[in-house]
Amino acid sequence: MSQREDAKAERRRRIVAAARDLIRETGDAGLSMRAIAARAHVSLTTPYNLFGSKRAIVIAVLEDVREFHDRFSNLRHTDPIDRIFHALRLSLGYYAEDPDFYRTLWSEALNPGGKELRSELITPQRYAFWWALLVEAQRDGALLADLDLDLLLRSLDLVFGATMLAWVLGGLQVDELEASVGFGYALALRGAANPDSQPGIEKRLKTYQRQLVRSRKKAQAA
Amino acid sequence: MSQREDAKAERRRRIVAAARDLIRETGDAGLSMRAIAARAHVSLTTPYNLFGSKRAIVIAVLEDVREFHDRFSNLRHTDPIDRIFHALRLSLGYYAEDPDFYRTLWSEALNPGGKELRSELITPQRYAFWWALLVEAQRDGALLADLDLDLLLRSLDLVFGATMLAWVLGGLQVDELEASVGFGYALALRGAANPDSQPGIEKRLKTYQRQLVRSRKKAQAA
DNA sequence: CACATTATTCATACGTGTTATGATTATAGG
DNA sequence: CCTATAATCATAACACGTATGAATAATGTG
Repeated sequence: MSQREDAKAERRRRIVAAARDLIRETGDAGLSMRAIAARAHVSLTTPYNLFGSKRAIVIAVLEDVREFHDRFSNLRHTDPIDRIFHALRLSLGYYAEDPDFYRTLWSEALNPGGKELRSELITPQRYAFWWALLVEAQRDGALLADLDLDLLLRSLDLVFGATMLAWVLGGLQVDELEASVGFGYALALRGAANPDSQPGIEKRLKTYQRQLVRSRKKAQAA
Repeated sequence: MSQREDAKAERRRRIVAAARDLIRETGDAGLSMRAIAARAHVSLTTPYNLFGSKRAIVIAVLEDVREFHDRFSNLRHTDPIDRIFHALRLSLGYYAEDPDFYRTLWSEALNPGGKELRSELITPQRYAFWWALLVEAQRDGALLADLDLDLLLRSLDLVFGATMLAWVLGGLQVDELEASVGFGYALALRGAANPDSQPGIEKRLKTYQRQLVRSRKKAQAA
């Protein structure tokens, strides 16, 4: 790699790190392009040259932390359906540990303000991981045979993204996140499942429902 | 109503109309608070007094046009499930006729930039309409008896909102909107349905799947 | 090594949503 | 009719994301 590309990669790294740290320290309040640029010791224009927009930077941060805890990919579970919900639980566990950080991240990532017109919220690796799970489930006969798994996966992603959006817009608490996404996943997966596999998913559905109803009652009391 | 409140309501009306017309004529490019205020013949500060934020104005516009075509609420169908998909079709038909208008609307409405932290994307009337449909479906035995309809409705709304977001972010074409939301609805409803009602929903699922696969192939060819 | 090219950074400016500040107007109550 | 008051007004300011052209650094070639 040339010296130029090297320096560029270094700047990129510094910018992502600066954004990550700023979110960690000050929340979304202190996350301005000027602050990011100053912290990364680059000019205000440089992040635009290297990333294109603020949203792209935030998405890079999101990918950065994701890579970190995508290790659960090699978890071994007998049932692929079980693995889906297990992965969900692990993933959202990080959110519960550091809600301010992730809420800011998603808030900026879902910001439709710009003109770029690309989501890029799902990487090829993540796609491959989930797709493999669905393929396995379908081969096991758990899912409808003639269902397009690409569309099913897209639907699950929609549920996930929508829940993040609801969280960001204030319609959801952190402790409701897992149950909310889980309920949506269970609904969709039961809808995609063959009769034999439905009871197990239905059980999860009811579990998440209990959690959500409980936290809703608690919210009404307050 | 006092004369003062009357004048206030008038200004409110003018502001919403100004925003609506500006979106219609210039898209999101010309939709600035200064332009809205000028067009409504009010000061820049007045919209903030009456609505609080730009997003609130846009949501008011969204409600305004919704009221206009909420007449399908009194459509009579035998099957409540059928009515759900029929309402969906009618609703998204308007979007297909005027995509730029609605895309701008949703783009601004989903903008999480502000600090307000309230979604307000669903009004009591809309909620009541959909809830009545679901109650009827459950009483007919179509849906699982012990399923919380509030949560199901919330899930359907998440699918809808997420699809709008995907549209806004550029991951979806206008002509894919109905099939995309429909696929998600069918998945969730089949997941919420009793065995007897599942075949009918499954048929819809496959229909939407065919549409989506077709338009995806067409997109790949280009 | 020196030079011309080109990629990258820089300082600056623009338009945005939003808020603050007094002045000004129109309404409500006596 | 007159005063108190609530609303709007014009204006300026703030911080933000982004666009632009000038300045600067690294690169490949003679």
